Amino acid sequence: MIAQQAAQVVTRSANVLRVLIADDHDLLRDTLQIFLEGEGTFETVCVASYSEAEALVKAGEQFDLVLLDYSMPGMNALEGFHKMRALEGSHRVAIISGTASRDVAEQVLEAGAAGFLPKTLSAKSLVNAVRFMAMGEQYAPLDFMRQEEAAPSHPMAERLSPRELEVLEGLTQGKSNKEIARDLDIREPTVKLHVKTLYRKIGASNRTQAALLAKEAGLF
Amino acid sequence: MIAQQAAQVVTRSANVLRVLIADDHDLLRDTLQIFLEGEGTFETVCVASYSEAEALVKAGEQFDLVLLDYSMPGMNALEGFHKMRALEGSHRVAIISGTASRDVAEQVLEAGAAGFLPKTLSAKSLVNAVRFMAMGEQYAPLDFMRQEEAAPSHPMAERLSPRELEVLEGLTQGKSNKEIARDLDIREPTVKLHVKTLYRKIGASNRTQAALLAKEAGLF
DNA sequence: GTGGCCCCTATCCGTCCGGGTAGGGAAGGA
DNA sequence: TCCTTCCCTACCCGGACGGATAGGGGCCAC
Repeated sequence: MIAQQAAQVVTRSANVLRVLIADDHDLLRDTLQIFLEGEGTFETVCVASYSEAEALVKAGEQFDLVLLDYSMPGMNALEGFHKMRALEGSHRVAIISGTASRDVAEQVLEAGAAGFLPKTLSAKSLVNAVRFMAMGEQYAPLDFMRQEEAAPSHPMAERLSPRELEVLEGLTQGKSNKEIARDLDIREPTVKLHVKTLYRKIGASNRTQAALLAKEAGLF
Repeated sequence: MIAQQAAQVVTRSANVLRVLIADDHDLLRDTLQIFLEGEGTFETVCVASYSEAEALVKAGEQFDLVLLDYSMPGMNALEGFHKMRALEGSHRVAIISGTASRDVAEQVLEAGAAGFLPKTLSAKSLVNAVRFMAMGEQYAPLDFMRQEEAAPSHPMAERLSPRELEVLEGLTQGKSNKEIARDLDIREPTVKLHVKTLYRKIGASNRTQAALLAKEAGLF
């Protein structure tokens, strides 16, 4: 199968897949490099920060796949992803992360990423995914994408009505009742009511505690 | 060299070092297992959550070293670490983390951990560190421990006076000015002053924003 | 000593917040 | 149909908060 494909692309200068790995975790770089190069069809280049990755691409290096860590120096969450996508020479960009949520995964996939890789993947799955993406496909682990959909985020969120959740989101942004009312296009007394009732539901006694509890629960 | 050591400890029931690896990142477990078992002197047991690790230890399994991920299901930051330390059979516990700060590292080392491993380590260093710790030594990467000492935690914290920091800590716990005043044994007007000035310094316009900013900065 | 910084206390004022109570309208299940 | 639930609006009140202003005392550097 692979041999056939290789034969088909024999006109290319090289039939190896070039992968740029940008991650500040030495361990992950080492592992990926060892496994990928062990396959024989990969050539890997490793850097430890976003700026180094950007410099390589700007210098005209060609890669079949660019792997960016969600949390490494210079990355700023998805800012680095979008900057990299905007560069000339970089075609396919994937995000790898040890902490990011399904939400982030969906964002990057919608933005046209080559894929999203949580670090909970096994080495084998990871190598397969990289090959898959380098071949031009879009990848994300199905179980990861499903996981938080079935169990809707947090038990706390289940007890809140949709409106209360919207209000709680405002609280987690440090907004006043008046601001929240304006954003949701409702009157301030209504906001105050939602605020009050959600305090009872989540066990907070003021807006700061509510915001912290929501953040701790991973909401917003 | 290794053969000599093996000969010297021939009186032990087994001359291999048993390591329990608890991490929800399959990749890390795979890698560590492969590298360690490749050494020939290690026997590794892998689980993906704190509860599984605890169950094994409670079941009487003996390990020369228990590696706990700082952020995995059931771990709750350092809560799992302390629980594991309190168990009977577990002698040496080390923390491994991809995100934790030097502060956390110091905490666990002071609490008597076998070591602290950031995931920025290379595979080689990691294996060496594990062997070092399994032999009874205490390990932490010196460059990691030094790094944030030069840049003390966060630029935000530097701009705040000691008292303001204490007040800010109260804010991050959702306390009222009155409560903070009682805790610090000062009058409430004083608290209000500190609150006001620290708003200006960190760019907050109310206590909730201040608390969130402090949390985002990794303070407290 | 003088000036500067930090910490403490204090008062005033306008606003916001937290809690209670009351009621109307829309949607969905018994 | 009634009943429940959710969402909306409104009023009250006491207390907390945010902002400004005005001091005094300790400490250190110049």
